[in-house]
Amino acid sequence: MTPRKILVTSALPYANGAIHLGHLVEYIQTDIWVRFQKMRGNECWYVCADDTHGTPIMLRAEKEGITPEALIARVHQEHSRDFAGFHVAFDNYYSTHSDETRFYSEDIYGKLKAAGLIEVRSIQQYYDPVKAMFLPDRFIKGECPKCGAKDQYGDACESCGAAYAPTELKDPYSAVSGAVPVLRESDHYFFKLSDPRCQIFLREWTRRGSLQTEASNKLQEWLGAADENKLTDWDISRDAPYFGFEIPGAPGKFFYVWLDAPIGYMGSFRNLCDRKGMDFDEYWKPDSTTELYHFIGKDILYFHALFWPAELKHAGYRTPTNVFAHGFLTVDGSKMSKSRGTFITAESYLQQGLNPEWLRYYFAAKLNGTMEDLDLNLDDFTSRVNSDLVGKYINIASRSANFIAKHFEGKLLDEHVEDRFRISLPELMPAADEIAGYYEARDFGRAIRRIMALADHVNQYVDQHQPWKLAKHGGQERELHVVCTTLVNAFRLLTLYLKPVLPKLAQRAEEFLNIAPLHWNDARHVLPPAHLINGYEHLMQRIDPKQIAALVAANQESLAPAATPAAVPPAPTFAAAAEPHSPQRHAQHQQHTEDQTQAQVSPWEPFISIDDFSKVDLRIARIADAKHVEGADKLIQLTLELGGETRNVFAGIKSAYDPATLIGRLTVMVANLAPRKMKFGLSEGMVLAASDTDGKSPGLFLLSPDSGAQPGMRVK
RNA sequence: GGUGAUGUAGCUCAGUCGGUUAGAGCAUCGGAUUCAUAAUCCGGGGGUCGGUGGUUCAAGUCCACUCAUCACCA
Repeated sequence: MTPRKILVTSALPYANGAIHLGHLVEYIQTDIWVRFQKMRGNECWYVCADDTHGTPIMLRAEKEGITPEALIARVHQEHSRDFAGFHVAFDNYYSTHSDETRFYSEDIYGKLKAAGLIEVRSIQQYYDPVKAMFLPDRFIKGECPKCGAKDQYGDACESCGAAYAPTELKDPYSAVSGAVPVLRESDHYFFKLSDPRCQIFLREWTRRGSLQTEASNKLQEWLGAADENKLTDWDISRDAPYFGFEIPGAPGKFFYVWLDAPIGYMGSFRNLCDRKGMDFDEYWKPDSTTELYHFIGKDILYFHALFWPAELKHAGYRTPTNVFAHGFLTVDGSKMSKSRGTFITAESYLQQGLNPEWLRYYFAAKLNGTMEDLDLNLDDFTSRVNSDLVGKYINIASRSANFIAKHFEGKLLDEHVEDRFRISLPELMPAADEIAGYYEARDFGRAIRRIMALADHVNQYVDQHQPWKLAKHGGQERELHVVCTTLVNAFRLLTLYLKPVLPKLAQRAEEFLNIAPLHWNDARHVLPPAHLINGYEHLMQRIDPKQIAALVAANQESLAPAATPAAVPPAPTFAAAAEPHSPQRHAQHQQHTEDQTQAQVSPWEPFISIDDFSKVDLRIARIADAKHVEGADKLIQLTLELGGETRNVFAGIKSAYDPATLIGRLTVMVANLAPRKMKFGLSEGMVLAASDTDGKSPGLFLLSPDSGAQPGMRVK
């Protein structure tokens, strides 16, 4: 079989933030697939780059007092470090801010223009008169036109979920300068996706049958029925000031970051070709017989499966063979959360001393090639790694190596053992093709399950043959040698099957086994007679649950700001607005987090134990008397009867209740709140009432028990 | 709101074309074992397959409705 020629990409991380565990799902998934292809003997190239352009980078650099170039150089170094730390082995990790990417951006733009697929239109847009720049939607804030929530972004309300145009916001202000934005006209350049040529092409391209079915469904939704034209033209230009590539023949106009981001795949590959003397065109010409795959998050499917193939097609390049979309990462069933400490950066994971291959294994065990979200369950993570990797797989080496060393001076049996091996462990060698099929289909979870079932068989074999007994009684040396040789061969095969997932562990295992780097075809044979292995050193530590706790603690954003009195008026602070959501979604934003908005902590109080809760003595109380308090704006004085005992309580409920209506009704009070001396007298407790702490919906609502409750009863 | 998905054991997940008594790993319980960094082996318990209704000789699987969760709506 002639080797396939394959070019693979992962989405470009935005050069504006740290790599976190959500990003790593994609890079680890891609890396496993690429390593598998290379082990198979295919020519496979894996390229990626930092996505470096756009307003957020420009503003962030400005805020830090450095040039955008300096910012992206620093982030490039950080990202490279993080990827290397997780053994993500790019053949080239480049930057979109490069001559190559500029060349192909201009080239594609020029060809689309020549094909009549670029149109200039004047559009109205908010302009910041202080900062002298047009504002992306996400840099305009104001009051939601639907629900009236304050400080919402220009495209959607986080409070009620409404989507709208920035011009619909009430009392808009610039998140950059705070100024009131004004509407201005400007010429923008559009890629005519609505052109029939794009329609026809995309309908055909999205129905080739190779796309994931969920992705294909989604795309049909976007394309609409055959007789409707749902695709609209795409605005690919932005006005100066902008950090990016200026559009040829259009001074002051720049390519929108999303135009040059996927072109960065080509730029990075071009850079690789020039360094290695490879033929770029072989991979990118329209009739190329090579394969091209993009691994992406499901949120950017639109860009990669519609805009991108349409651009390539009409600029005279090949289109992707396939686009592989994956889901998002959740941690313990929820979106990653800074307040819960589950927004975990790659850097902190490594700094806490956790083994990157633990995570690679866990992700592999749960990836299945669909767009479903993947949950990192921290308890499951610990037990899965410990029992599968250490207990089942590593243990096989550990429980056989000592015998080989002690009894046979590190030498395997001096005979051909393949036939015997196939009889003893009949599934181990033939499983290679099946497992390869799962890897190829990106169904890594299935591959892992199969491999672990094989490891179970090997452990059963050990128990059946009990080498420790053979070692004890003299005269059974040969049988011991056979058993241990079988085990070492089994360990070698399991290592081979796991190698795409665990490259560093496999490398150490290869050193232990004293063999050349394993390729997939090596599964067709066993080790030669009398092969000499090295002494065994433990290959992987177990996860200590304390390490997980420390990792979460290290990523837990301090809750201290929550203690700041709410009395500070929530006036717009523009420092806070300097880092809003990025205005476009590329890999940098493939993961929505629950609480990524600045300084916003979880709306819930931290967990307490049942013991903590039982300290609160809640009782049913009858309001025996209620009267206005002379000189108090908010208070009502209540006399509460608790079955035998009465309490005097001042409650801040005057705005909602007339004292006369309260007399006689039952409510719930905190009976063991320390008495507090107030201006009007001693308050000996507190009644419970519901209200919207955000003040969005008015009202105050006293609690009442169901009928039958008696004063003095405990509430718990 | 529209669209696409998801929901199976305490946890994480398989379950192919509708077909035997719904499976695995982890956890748990009982037993065995001691070579292995407490790892391993054998066995047990544990399920209203989110809910309701339908089609069928037969439904986790197909259909309708419904609830919950997630994503997308450029």
